[in-house]
Amino acid sequence: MTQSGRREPAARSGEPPSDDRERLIRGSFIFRGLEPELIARLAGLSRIRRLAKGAILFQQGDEGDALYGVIVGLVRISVASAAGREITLGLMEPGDMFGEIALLDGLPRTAGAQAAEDSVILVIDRPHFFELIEAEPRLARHVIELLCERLRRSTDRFSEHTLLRLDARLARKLQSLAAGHGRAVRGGMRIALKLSQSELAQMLGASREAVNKLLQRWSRAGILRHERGAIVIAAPKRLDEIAASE
Amino acid sequence: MTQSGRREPAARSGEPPSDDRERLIRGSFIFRGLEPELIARLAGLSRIRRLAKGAILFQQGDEGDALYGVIVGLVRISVASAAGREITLGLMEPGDMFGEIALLDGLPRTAGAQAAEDSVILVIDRPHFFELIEAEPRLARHVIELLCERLRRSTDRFSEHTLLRLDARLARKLQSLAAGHGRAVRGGMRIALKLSQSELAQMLGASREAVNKLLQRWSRAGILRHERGAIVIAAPKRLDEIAASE
DNA sequence: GCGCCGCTATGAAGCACTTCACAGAGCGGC
DNA sequence: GCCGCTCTGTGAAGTGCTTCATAGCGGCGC
Repeated sequence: MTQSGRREPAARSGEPPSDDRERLIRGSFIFRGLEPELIARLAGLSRIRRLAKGAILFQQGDEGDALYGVIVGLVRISVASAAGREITLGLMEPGDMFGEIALLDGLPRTAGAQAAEDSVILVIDRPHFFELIEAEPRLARHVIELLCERLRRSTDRFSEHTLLRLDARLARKLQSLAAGHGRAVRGGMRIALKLSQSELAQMLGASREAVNKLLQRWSRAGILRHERGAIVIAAPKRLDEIAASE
Repeated sequence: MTQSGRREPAARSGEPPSDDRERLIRGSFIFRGLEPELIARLAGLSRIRRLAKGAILFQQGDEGDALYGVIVGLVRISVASAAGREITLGLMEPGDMFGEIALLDGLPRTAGAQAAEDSVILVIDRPHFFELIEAEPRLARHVIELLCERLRRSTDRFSEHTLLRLDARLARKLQSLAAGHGRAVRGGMRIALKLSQSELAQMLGASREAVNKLLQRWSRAGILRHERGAIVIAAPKRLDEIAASE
């Protein structure tokens, strides 16, 4: 995930970066541990798509005819209401696979996917995937595990969202960001925020203003410190309390 | 589902109703279409549990070591906050299987299960289930489909809950109740409500009072009519409008 | 029939958030 | 360096719901 060559574009011109493909497939949860020759075969069957920031990969309601993986970049998974209100369900980073539900059950996509940065995406088309799943029973087991994990996340998100107030949800989000992307510095845990406040708000299903006011209040209370493009959690204990409150 | 002998207790005394077990297993989504001898074997490996109304089958956080199915009765799946606020995720009826997530991934249960009526429950213990899944690759496919369906429902529920106001959610709930348990009568679609208003509210993640006030308002507006233990949808079109509103 | 209990009905007050409106801050382009 | 972005900060008003309080209704036990 924090690979060396992450910063530069995956391939200078049009040639397919087939080692990238293999590396992604080999490292991705769903295909991990499969025989090398199967991986190579899959890599051969897969396609590459490049998306400029903001480009839409698929939309809610589309037909789900492929499985995707992020090689480079960031993809936002989100649902939207008829009136355009949108909430983001997750951000997919290099190494993550997504789009499995509609792929597996053949029904319309439950969410949309959009490039949050310029991205390089691996595409495995439906027939190829099923071909493989027939050939490799162990894969089914992996798929089941992936789905369980997704289902767990989904249920957790739902109960958090319906049972907790915004302050607790935001506190938890900061904690999980710290766990995933944080670095211990003196005076606390530093989170390099790639996220704007409005993106954060969208992940929490709240308005930008509400998130801003909480962050500001916590700053004044000494729980957080703002740095350029980053937030430092200065008093994790107090954040714990907020996260645990109703 | 509307089986003949549904009203009387599944078995007079202690003898295991093994035909009931086989029927449930054969008819349940997850095991449908499997060879009869496999079904019989599974039925032999399964256990029966009887639960009085209100009895708890498992709680959020418990170890998930079994898969369950409802033979007779009704089981409520719900999540609760630390402060005791509770919201119900689903009601399991005869023929439904549940408890698969924790069974499959071995992590703590994401939700709790409680008998909403006196119930007879089929229990398939973890080792037996995995034994079977090894022996019958087709079963894995069914499990994948079941998980996809659950994941879809879960995502849908989440977006409904975060994007829609209570009136739209209630309207949709009434529509889906009508679709599942409704009967066309003159003057509209009649739903025989086994649910009290507070149970309804719990399914929508709202307060009893708020649900009551909406139902009342819609009654006055001629959209609904209240009958004893039932609700009649008199103006489905207007309910559609509410369901589609933000 | 009386009393009790759970369900329904409804108003009043409060609260957590949203929406709107606006101001400043930082930054990249030319 | 100034213009035009997008992002941040903040107050005021509004709203959709919750919580609390109170009352009536209906059925069931004895």
